[in-house]
Amino acid sequence: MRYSLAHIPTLKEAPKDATTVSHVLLLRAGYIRMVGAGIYEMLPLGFRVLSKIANIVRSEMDRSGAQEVLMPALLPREYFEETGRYTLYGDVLMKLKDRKGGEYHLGPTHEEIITDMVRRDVKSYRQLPLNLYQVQTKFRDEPRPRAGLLRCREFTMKDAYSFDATEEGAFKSYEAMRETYHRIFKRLGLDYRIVQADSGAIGGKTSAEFQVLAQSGEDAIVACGSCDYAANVEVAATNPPPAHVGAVPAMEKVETPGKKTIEAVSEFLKVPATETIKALFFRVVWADRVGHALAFVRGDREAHEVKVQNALGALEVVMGSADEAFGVGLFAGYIGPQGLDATKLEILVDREIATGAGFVAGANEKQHHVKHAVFGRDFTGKVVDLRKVVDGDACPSCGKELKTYRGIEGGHIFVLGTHYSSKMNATFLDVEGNAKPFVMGCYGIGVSRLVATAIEQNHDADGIRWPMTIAPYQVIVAAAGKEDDLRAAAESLYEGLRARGVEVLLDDRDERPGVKFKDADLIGIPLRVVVGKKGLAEGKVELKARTEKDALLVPTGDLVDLVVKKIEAAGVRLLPPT
RNA sequence: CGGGGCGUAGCGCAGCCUGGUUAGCGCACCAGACUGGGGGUCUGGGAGUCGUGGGUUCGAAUCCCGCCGCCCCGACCA
Repeated sequence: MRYSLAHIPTLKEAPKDATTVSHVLLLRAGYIRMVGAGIYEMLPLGFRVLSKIANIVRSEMDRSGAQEVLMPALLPREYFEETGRYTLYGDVLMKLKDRKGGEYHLGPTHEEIITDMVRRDVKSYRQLPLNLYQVQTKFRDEPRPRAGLLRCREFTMKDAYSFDATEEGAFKSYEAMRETYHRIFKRLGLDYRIVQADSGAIGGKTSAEFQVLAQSGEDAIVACGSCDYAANVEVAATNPPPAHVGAVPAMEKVETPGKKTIEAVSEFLKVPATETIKALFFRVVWADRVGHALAFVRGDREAHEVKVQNALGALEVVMGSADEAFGVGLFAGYIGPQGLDATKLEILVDREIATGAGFVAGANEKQHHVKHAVFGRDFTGKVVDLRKVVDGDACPSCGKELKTYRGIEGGHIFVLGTHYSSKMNATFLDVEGNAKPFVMGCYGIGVSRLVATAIEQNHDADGIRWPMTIAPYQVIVAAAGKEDDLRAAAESLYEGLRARGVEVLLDDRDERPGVKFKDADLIGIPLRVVVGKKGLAEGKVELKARTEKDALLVPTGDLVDLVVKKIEAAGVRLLPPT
């Protein structure tokens, strides 16, 4: 491509609404433009990168034996009604009506549609397993779109769905996808971790997230430096605490006037926070009712709400107010685990408390606490892991230190089981002739999100630094002057590279060299070839990698071969034009 | 949905508090000249429903009310 004919509208200044690195650079370097909140158009460079990522995903999916399909984005209401998700998704669905008043929505994901596709034509276990995928535009009315392509209301997603006859088969399909995702993320040149994750309300039993490490990530994850344990903090565990051995004095009530916080109580009673119990009061929404719960963690710990929610099997948990607590007979600041009525409240006890020695806790009486409260002896409750894992906690798998990171969810794989197939009556006949629901899995990759994610990981003060595999062009060739011989040499290198199948951008604009360098760095082309006066006189041209400080002087005749070698070394196979 | 901020040329901003000729600046854009290895200089030029609707006023970008849009934090989020 000739730069003079290309549409690459770079900006010196970033629009003020952009704050995230990738958002700023995508706008400045002329890859995308905003049309509305969470709605973007892909300019030529943006579309090239998006297509490259999509094609890497496609080639690995195909290699795994999956087949590409294309489902509609415009969906009649009935499909999501079949599984109850029309209401469950609620406002996230982009809803619309046709001229006859028929109700539709734009697809946020396609489990129902694919299940319908399969139930129509797949009747026998002999037709299984099956893995179908698509690369398609999804629509979700996010409560808060943000950070450019990182969280959009319209975005490109690769969604795959596997259908198996048995649970074991489904796990095999899941494992195959995990391997495929590894290959994909490696080819994309991203630094990622595969982490255990919460499956969400409908996820099913097994799931894993492919988290790309980045400061701007919305997700907190923990990973072990010594082994391959990694998890989203929503579900991350730490080594189980050792059980306390030895006698503990009898529980005793003490007066603690006005001491409502852990800090105040531990100072007043001269007891470290590690020997106190913190009470957390929640309002809980289950599928069939609403109620309250108390969660108890050690005074110096934080509980993670998702863990509380999962332990309760709830749809939603919200911290309750002091007034609300009083309504169920609790005194905020003096709440403890003993003497509670388990019929009115769900009681969760973190395992660290269940195995610990005696603790200071609220007495469930104004202005009083108790000392030496022991689980099993003085109080009871459902023992679960509630605590939020923090930097330095022990790895549950090897015991070494865990570290916390920010991550961007680039992919998520699930074993769904028969959740959708049984609701939608999607069955096949097994060897014995019995109708059985398909055992499903689903696998997503946020293709457009990965465009931004790659930039979050690959940039410097001057602009983007694309990995070779997804760069919009592999090389940019520029003459550092407008003399005829410089231009002619640049032209001939351009043609020589194109003949080998290299994707080249020829900066043939009548601009000063500085402008060309600035733009080349900003848009992030991995290799830059500059034809300069001095060099050309010696029969040499400059070759510089975007990630390196210095340029290499190369004999003009060797340039094409060297560039081809560098591109192929980066894992790209070049196909000369036919 | 709660909190905060913003809306003036393609982009970044000033002007608004204290209303008053033709609404300004930088970048970008067009023409010309000089220049030519890290966004160069000069001259001339084009480009604006001041988000939108209403109100106050002799007069509104500026004051008042409503609405819309956008960003950030939180809530939310397969």
